[in-house]
Amino acid sequence: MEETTEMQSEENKLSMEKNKKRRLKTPAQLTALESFYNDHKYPTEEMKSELAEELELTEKQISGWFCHRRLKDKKLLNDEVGANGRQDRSSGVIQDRGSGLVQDSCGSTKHGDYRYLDPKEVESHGLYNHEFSAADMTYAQRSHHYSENDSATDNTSSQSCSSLQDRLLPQGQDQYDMEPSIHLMPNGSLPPLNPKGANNMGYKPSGYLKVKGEIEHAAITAVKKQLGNHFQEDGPLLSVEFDTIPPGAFEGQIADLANEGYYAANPALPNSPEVSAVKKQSSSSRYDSYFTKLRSQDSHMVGGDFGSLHGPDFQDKKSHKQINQRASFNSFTNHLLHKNSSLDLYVDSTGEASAYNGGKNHRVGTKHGFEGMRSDTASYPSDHYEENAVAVKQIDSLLHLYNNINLKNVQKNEYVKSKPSNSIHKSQIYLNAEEKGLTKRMAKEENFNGERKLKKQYHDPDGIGVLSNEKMVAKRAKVDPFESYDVKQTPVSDLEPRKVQRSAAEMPSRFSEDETAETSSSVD
DNA sequence: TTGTGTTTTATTGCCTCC
DNA sequence: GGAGGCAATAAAACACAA
Repeated sequence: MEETTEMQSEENKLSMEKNKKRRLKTPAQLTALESFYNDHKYPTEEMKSELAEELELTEKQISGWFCHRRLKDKKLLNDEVGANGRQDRSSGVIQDRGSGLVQDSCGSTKHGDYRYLDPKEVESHGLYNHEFSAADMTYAQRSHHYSENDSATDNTSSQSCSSLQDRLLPQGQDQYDMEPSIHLMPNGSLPPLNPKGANNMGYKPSGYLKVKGEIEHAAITAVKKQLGNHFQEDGPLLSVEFDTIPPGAFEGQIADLANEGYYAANPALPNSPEVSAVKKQSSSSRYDSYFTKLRSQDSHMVGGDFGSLHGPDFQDKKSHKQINQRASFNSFTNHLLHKNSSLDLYVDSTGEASAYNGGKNHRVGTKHGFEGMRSDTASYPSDHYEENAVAVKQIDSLLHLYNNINLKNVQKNEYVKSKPSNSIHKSQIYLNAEEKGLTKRMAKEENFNGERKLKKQYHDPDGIGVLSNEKMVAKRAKVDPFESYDVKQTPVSDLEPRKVQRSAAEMPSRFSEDETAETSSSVD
């Protein structure tokens, strides 16, 4: 069976080279590529080779894909920057995006345009030590924007607010670290910009980060003005009314759900119970589970030899962290594979990490769990599928609440107890990348499998742009090409049915879209 | 069903860096 | 000079409205 598939894929490859006609990547291939792209926009030759082998593509195709993917990013970025640049000029307030703070990921910036984020500075300030690569930060930033667009059911005005917050977050910091500075002080003034999180992370923003922080003042002020009386500091966001929740209604569940969400989203969390449980046992590649997952996702991949990445060389290069990540990923995926509802996920997670979880990453966690769940339930009967959707929405709501309640407490502990992991960021990153990366075609194929019609909404990447020196990232990767290989949750499309796809050009910046009419007057 | 627009893939040429 | 990357371009695949 596998032999047959392998032969077919070989034939496929050959015919592909013979036949100049372009062939679409399979969903699994795209998924893998997207996920890989999230981690490595500039994969090394070795990585490409491995990818090519695993995805049954040629290295040329891999290279080409990455190249085009970068171009795509850049194009989308430029579109947005253009749109926002106009808006920014009109508002005269938010200038960070078109003022040079935002750079693309490709050629135009590779010759010294990264003026606002000196890699050396980043490194010297411990970002690398905290396992945030410049690329990670970039994508994390951008990914906020992806997710911002993904929910058409959400109220747009609140998104407008949050998206702006997201965009203005200093690089390398979680939005929840910045929450104190995002929230207005009781007197309506802006709180100090230096959040606890930054202190706890052991570095202070400087250079680009510093600039971003300064910009944030004006930006938030502007937003506040623009929002006017729609903004309720501690209440429902922006004209959205929520039913009040009975006191203590979800007291028990909330914590669990928060944990669950977090661990679902951050399988690599050092404090994760799953990690500690399996910490020592894994010695195989994180790719193992990753591609294994893919294998089940796409019949094209069934015959793939994913074990080829498990060679000694590869293994030798793995860090303990990676092993942990992989192990927890296995746990995560295994967990998912046996659950029909995310409500079952990690409900037994307790302890310090739960605090970390609940406050810091719950949203991401929830969404990530969402994604992961969908990944595994895509082929389930649709009733399960919808059950999951409802369940996850409930979780998300609960986690929202939980976060609001516990944010401050969490922030006191999170970085002290658990060093922020790259994978935490990547969880965010990946989530949105898969939203972005999955095409309608992929959704279609998923629909076929899941007997459910889904439409994908193309998520416009944020114009936040690449602030990192990609070449540096790539070179760093070259030194240890597999060092940052990261197991991802199997990329999947969104659980909720998507709206009609919109092109990047059609995707306006929330900020520009919402405030176009009022901005000038409010600022004036 | 068809036409149109968008997205994705492939190719080529040029540029920069080592 | 070679390798890697970007930009431009073409064309296939796809989505969607009429």
